[in-house]
Amino acid sequence: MSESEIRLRLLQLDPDSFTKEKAHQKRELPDLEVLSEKVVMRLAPSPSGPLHIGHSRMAILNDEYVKRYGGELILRIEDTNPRNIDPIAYSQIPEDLRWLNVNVTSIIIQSDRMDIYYREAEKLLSNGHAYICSCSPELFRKLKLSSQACPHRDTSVDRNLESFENILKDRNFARDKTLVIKTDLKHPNPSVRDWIAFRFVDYPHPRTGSRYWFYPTMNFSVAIDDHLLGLTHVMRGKDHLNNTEKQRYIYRYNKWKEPKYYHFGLVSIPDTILHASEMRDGIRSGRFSGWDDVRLGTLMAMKKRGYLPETFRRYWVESGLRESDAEFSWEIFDSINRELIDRSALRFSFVKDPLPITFNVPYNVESESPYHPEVPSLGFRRYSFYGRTKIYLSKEDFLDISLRESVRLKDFCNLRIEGHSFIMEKENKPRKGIKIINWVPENARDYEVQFPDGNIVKGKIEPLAEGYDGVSQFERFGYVRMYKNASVGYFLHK
RNA sequence: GCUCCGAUGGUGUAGUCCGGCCAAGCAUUUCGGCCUUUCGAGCCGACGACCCGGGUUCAAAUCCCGGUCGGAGCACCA
Repeated sequence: MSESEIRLRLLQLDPDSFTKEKAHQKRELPDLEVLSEKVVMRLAPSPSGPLHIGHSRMAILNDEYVKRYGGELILRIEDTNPRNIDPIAYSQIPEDLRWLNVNVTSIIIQSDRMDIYYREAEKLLSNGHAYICSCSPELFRKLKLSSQACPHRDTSVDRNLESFENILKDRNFARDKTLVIKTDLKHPNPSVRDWIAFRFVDYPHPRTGSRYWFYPTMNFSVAIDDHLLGLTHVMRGKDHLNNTEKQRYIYRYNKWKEPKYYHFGLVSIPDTILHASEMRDGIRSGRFSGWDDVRLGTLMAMKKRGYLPETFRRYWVESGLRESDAEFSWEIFDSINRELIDRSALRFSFVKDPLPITFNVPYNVESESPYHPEVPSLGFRRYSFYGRTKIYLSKEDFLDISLRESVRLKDFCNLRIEGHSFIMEKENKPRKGIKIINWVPENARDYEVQFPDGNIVKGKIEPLAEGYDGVSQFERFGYVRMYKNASVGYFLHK
């Protein structure tokens, strides 16, 4: 029995057995090593701006696991560097996560927790695991690179505690001070040797103003919070590999139980603007219209273009947790989105760079195109013609038809070219093999499509598209997110 | 340079831990064909990969050694 025979046979037995879910044989993430009943995981973005595609990965991966095992997903906003904060992030990040259907169970903001960090720092000082240093950055780095102790490394516990107290009391005293975690001066990786846990920052914080001036570095606050919040699993990019090693010292000194760490490979996202600083500068200078400018890689922009949150989820789940680096594939991402969006995308005719043509329609003809070829219940776009008729074709099609004997205006009629004029053919059926092109009627309205690369395509769209709000498929053009009563739409993908 | 990761078709991945069922699966892209009044969807088919060299073994994508290539980190950023 051949395969097709088998298939046929099965189909007779169980018609549902093949209907299916084409591909998505559910690619699943591997199981975690579950240390306890419930998991506690976290998302730890820095509030330098709204979330972008890159962030969506860690958000979704963590979310997937919390959904699988049950537990908590903490959003921890890491704002311990006042110089690198855009206040919009405090409200936009939770908003972006909601849109992604990431189920955050609690929100923590590190700038609320300064006293906790100070308390933990004091503990480490008391135990001799840290010291206050006043070396210049240059000197400190130099000593470190040559595995030498800085002169402050052996300061007594009491003196360290006293300095620390003064640092917190006296802004000026703090100015040249850092708090350093003792590790191993012989550690093969210089960055892991005695690392800086607090530094002086003389810059107003959007939330706490000038109340603090001695801020923990990421490695310190992360280690403290990961423990205090009870994290069971930490999942992040492998650019944090070294940080994990540094943070482990804090765990070790406090005899805390470590979470399970996972580091996935880096994904480079081509043709996309993702750096907060570049986006912010561009917005400020007027080059971009805002954080949701479709040229940017923010979730806000992608939402505006018509991407679905489900697309992100499927894409990242499919990518998995591999440690090897990879390149983000817009091709695959778009194909997932296309599949999800197609059913609900109404079809419209749009002609780019429109050129008018006129011809005579000798008897009444009504063109009739489905709003969606697979959902006939949505009805048809109908236009009637009789007599002298003017329509628009795209410049591209217009040039192309001069090479042909005749063309088919989609769902309307066949046109024959004779000399410089167009004649509607008597026989109004699509001939096999005939080139089918799009057109819009004379009263089509002007419409622009903005592409993510910044290009703007001008054209005309059929009148029945008026008022549509959602993703449309412009026939033979691509998917476009239209907004009600707007004369500009955003190109989604082919 | 030092430290740490990684390496499966154009792209994204499965398989690698516990060697044989892998002459390597899936998706996407590309190219054919069918269907269709869209260059969309659907269906059928084709092209296309285990980084290199040694070793262990009856047997290696899978284990070991060496090399090559790629990435990350080496900040008082996160």
